[in-house]
Amino acid sequence: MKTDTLPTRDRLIRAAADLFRRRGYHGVGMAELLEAAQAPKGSLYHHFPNGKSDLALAAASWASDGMTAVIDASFAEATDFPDGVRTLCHKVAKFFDLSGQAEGCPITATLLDGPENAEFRQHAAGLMANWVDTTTAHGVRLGLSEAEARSASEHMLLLLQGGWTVARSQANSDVLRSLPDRLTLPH
Amino acid sequence: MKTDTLPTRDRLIRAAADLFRRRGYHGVGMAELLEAAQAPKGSLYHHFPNGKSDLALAAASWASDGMTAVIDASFAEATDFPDGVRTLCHKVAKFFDLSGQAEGCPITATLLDGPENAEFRQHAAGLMANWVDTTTAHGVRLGLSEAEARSASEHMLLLLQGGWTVARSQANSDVLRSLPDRLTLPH
DNA sequence: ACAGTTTTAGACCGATTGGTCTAGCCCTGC
DNA sequence: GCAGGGCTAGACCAATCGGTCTAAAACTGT
Repeated sequence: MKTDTLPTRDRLIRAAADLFRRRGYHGVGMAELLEAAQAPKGSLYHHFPNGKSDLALAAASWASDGMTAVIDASFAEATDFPDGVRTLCHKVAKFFDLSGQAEGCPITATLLDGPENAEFRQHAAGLMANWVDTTTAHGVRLGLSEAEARSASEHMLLLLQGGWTVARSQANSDVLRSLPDRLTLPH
Repeated sequence: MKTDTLPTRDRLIRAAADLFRRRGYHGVGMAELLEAAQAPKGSLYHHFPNGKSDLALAAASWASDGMTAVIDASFAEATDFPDGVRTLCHKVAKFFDLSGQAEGCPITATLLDGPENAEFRQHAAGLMANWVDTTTAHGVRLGLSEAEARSASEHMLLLLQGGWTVARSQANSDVLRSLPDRLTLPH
C-alpha cells in the first residue's frame, strides 16, 4: 500500500493500521498482512515478538498519532473553536472518501474488535482520551473555559465516532460533513 | 445462554446476536456458537443454508427489532421528546451494564465487522434507518415538526452509536447516561 | 577481512476455521 | 403402524489460522 523504501517495521505498522481499520482485528489474517507489507513472517516476529497483538497495539498507536496530527492541523488554522470542528470533520470526511468509504475509527476497529482483552481495551481508552485532551487544549487556547472546551470536545468526538460508523454503513461521507451543524458550538 | 425450551432456530439467532455483539462477526467461531446455542452443526445449516452469513443477517435483524422495541417502550411513557431520549439512554446504559460492559451496537458489531460485503452493509444501513424512522415518528407524535424530529433523532442515534463505542472502551456506562445532557433538545 | 549482531526468509506445525454430507431420529398425518 | 418430511447428529474435509524455528543473508564495528 505504500513506498517500499520504508523500513520493514514501519511497513508492517502501516499495513496493519490500514487493514485492521477496514476489516477489524479478526478480519485480517497474517498472510494477507505480510503480503500487504511485503515482509516475511520472520521479520514480523522479530520486530513484534508477541505477533499479531503487539502489531495491533503499535498500529493503533500510530494511527491515533495520525489522527492527533489531523486534529492539530485543523485547529491550528482555526479562528475559533467551531471553525476548527468544521475543518476537522471535513478533513475526516475527505480521508474517508479517499479510503473508498471503508475506514472506520482506527482505534476501535483495531482494538475493540480484538481479543476480549483488558490490555487492548485500556489502550483504546487511553488513545481516545488523548484525542479529547488534545481537542480540549485547542478549545482553551481559542478562548473557551476548560469545562466548556472539554464538554464540547467530548461531544464532537462522540459524534465523530458515531459518524464513522454510520458513514461506513451508508458508504457515504455526508453524515460526517453534517456533524458540525449538529453541535451547539461555544465560541 | 437462554431457556433451551426455545426452538433451535431461535436459540441459534439469540446466541449469534449475543456473541457477535460482544466480539464481532469474525471474532466468533462456529464451534463456540453452536456450543452456546446447544445445537449441532446440522441444524444450523438446515435453518440457515448459507451458514454463518445467513445467521448474522438474521441475528442483526432480531437484535435490531429488540432495540426498536426499547425505543418504543421509552417514548411510549414519555411526556415529551427529551423525556423519551432520557429514558432510552438510561435503558441502554442498564442493558450495557447487564451485559458485563461488553456489548456494542448490535447492528454494527454483527454486520460492519463482517465480510466486506455490499449485502451486509446495506442491511446494516436499512436497520439503522428503521431506528431513525421509529424515533422520528415518536418525535412527531410528541409535537415536533417532521424536520425537527428527524434531525433530533439522527443526532441522538449518532451519539448513541458513539456512546456504545466509548462506553465499551471505558468499560463504563456513564457516557451513555450523559448523552441526554449533550443534546439540545426540542420539545 | 573478520566476528558479531540484526534482520530476513520461509519451511513447518498443530489447532481451528467455515462448510459438506450421510444416517437416522422424531414427529406428523393417515 | 407405517410412510414421509422436517430436523438433528456429528464424522469428516480442505483451507487457513497464528505461531515457532532454523538457516542464512545483510549490516555493523574493528
